[in-house]
Amino acid sequence: MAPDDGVAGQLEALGAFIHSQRTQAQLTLRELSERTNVSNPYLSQIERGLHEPSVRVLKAIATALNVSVETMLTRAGLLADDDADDDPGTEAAILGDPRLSADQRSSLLAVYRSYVGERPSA
Amino acid sequence: MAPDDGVAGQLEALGAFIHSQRTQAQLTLRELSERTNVSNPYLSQIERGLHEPSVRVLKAIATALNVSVETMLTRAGLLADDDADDDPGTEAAILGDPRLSADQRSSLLAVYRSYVGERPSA
DNA sequence: GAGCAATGCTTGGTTTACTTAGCGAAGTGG
DNA sequence: CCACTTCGCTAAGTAAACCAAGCATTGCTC
Repeated sequence: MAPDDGVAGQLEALGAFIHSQRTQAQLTLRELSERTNVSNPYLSQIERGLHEPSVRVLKAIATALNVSVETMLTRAGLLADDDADDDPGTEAAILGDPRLSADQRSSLLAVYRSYVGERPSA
Repeated sequence: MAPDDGVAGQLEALGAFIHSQRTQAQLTLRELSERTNVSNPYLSQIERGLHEPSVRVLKAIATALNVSVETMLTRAGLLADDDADDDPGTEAAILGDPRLSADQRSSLLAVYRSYVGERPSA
C-alpha cells in the first residue's frame, strides 16, 4: 500500500471493522442505532467510510459492540502503537506518565534515547 | 462527585490538561497551532472546554505535546483509565528494560524520581 | 399477483466542529 | 507618546458531523 494512504483509507478500515463486528453480532443498523443513540443512516455512512465519527459516537459504538475502544482505533490505524515491538515499553510508559510535565517528558525521553541509541525522531 | 457529571466537566478537564501541558512546554497557542495544523483560536476554545475536539485534532495535539495518544484519549473520556492512575509503570519499564546498563538504569531512575518527587527510599 | 415487514440507503435540514480575519491588552524600543 | 510586535481571544463564516423522514429492494405470507 502507499505510504501516504491518507485518512480516507483509515476511515474505510474503521468502517469495515465496525461493519464486520456488527454483522458478526447479528445486529441490524437500526438495532445498533438504538443501542448507541446514533441514527441508522449515519451509522451506515460511517461503515462506508464517508465520515469520521466523533469521540462520543466512537465510544458508544465500541460499547454497544463489546469491543474496546483501543482495539477499534488500533484496527482503524488511528492509534499507531505497534512500535512496541523492539521497545520494551519504556518509551510508552514515559509518554503515558501523567506525573511528568511536557518538559520533563522530553528530557527523560532524550536521556533514554541517548542510552539506547535511538534517533530522536519517533 | 455526581456520577453523571456530564460531558462538560470532561471537556473542561481535557482543556485544562492541554493548557497545562502547553504552558509547561513553553509553547504559545500559535506555535502549537503550527505544529498541529489546527487554528489557534480553536485551540484556545478547546483549552477552555468550549468544544469537543475530534480524534484527528486530539491526536495531533498529543503528538505535538509529546503526550501519548492514549493518555490524551483517556483525558478526553474516550478510554477508561485502566493503567494510568498512580503508577503508569514507568519505573517498572525502566527496571525491566534490557537495553539499559545498570548505570544507565540508575541514572534514569534517579532523574525520573526527582521529577515525580519520589523519595529515593526504594 | 397484492400486501407487508424489515433491511440498507438517499435526501434535506440542523447542530457543531473548525477556519480566516481582526480586536484589545501587554510588552519593547525609538 | 508612538509605532511595532506578540499574546489570547471574539466574531462571522465555511465545512462537516449528525438526525428525521422517506425511498428502493428483498423476502416473506396470503
